[in-house]
Amino acid sequence: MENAKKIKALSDSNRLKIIDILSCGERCACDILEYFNFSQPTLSHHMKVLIDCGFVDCRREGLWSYYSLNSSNCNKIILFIMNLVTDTNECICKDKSKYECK
Amino acid sequence: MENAKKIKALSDSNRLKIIDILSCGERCACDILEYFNFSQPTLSHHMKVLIDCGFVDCRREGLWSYYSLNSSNCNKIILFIMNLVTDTNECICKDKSKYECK
DNA sequence: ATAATATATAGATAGATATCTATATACGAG
DNA sequence: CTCGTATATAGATATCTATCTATATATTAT
Repeated sequence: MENAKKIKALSDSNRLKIIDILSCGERCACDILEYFNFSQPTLSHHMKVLIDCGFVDCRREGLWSYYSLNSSNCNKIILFIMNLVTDTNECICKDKSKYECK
Repeated sequence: MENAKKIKALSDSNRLKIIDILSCGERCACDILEYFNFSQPTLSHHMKVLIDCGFVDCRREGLWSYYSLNSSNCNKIILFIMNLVTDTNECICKDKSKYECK
């Protein structure tokens, strides 16, 4: 998935809060829901967004869905942004075929 | 401004490309525009979003607007995300008044 | 002053998304 | 098997946003 789309998953304050909660360890949906005022389907939607981006893993156990952070994938997007704001050889302006760097 | 809103500014692939370009140094609007297929007002819109979030600074010189990365503010949002995905004492679940951490 | 040029603003529109209610699915208990 | 419960999906809607065209603003050159 495109990095911009992954970052979009982080651009919602409720999802940031979910990540904050999961940073301390695995939680089931009903636990997470207690922190919020929105409905259960809305939480389900947000979890799906985070899972699709790879930031969160899900483990089903009976009736319960347990969610946990995928730290490796979280680190990857951080690394992507760090690289982006840094003057590196991978920068688009270093590609002379696209542009003559002034 | 809310961190989620700042991250939203980074959730557009065109704006990521602009940041990539600026990571190598200051550029004027017409230079940046050459990398894209969209119109000049659209670039102006994207620059405004990046400036409002503090990621980009603008310097006017005659007819030209020169844009540059504000590395400090870029680093701050990276630090915010790093902190978010890390199990720290600032985590919401450590606040016993809001929730009993199980 | 007038014309040309770089950038910004205004207003419109199509597509995306966060939320809701209603319903479906899947599992455990009795 | 049936009921209750946890979660997911479907469909609707209001809001947001990326883009466009048209126009305004601001500066330089003649």
